[in-house]
Amino acid sequence: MSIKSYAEYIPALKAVTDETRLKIIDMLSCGQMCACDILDEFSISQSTLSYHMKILTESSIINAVRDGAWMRYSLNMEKTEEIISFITLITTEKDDCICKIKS
Amino acid sequence: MSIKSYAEYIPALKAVTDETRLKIIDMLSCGQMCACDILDEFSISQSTLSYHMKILTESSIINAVRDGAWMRYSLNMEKTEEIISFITLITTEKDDCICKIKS
DNA sequence: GTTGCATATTCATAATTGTCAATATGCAAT
DNA sequence: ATTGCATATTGACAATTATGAATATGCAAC
Repeated sequence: MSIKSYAEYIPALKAVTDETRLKIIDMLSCGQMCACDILDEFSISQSTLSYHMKILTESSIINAVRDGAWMRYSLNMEKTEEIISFITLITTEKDDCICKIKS
Repeated sequence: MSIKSYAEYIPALKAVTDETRLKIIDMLSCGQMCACDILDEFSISQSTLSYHMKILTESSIINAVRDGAWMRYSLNMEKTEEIISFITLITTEKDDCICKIKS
């Protein structure tokens, strides 16, 4: 398998380059949480948290479902596994490796 | 095992949020290359490549050794494995998970 | 020591990112 | 329909990032 496109992984990779978002991902690794409970763990403003949740949901790393007034956030394991597979792939020697293809 | 610090992984994670750098990592997955050979694969300026190589080496994702006038770049597998382990860890349920610890 | 090539650094600039205050929207209970 | 709480959006701003041109440095051959 070769890489079709590096670009498609950029949003998800960018999503994990912020300390707050990494902690949020870690917090969601055991199950779902609502925004207000996540906010309790940080000393950031509500709008800042909302911004981070948007980055995480738009990159499909976390799922968001509305439950009345609350939002319930959970990890999208398929996506996180996809990121891990991608990093594993590009850092591993491959039969059809990009470095073996004459350009 | 719990996370000591999310921050220490940020530089390496930021290093993989650029299409050019992802391709460079992929190119190095089969072995070492010098900057000029890497540059041949892109249509970017030499200074821009040098900037990207600096991001990659300073985050320890790639190793750089001088060989006469050339620089020989290679993947630091320990570091890439560390990144993969970290992402795996934060996205996996743990006994001492951050979400189970009352703050 | 000068020339030529490989790579790094500096500088300026445009684009992107993270943050908060203020405001808006969505929903449920009354 | 109003009030209250949960969350999202907007606007402004500071900080960071990616880029190339120009310049500097390192190294080897002559």
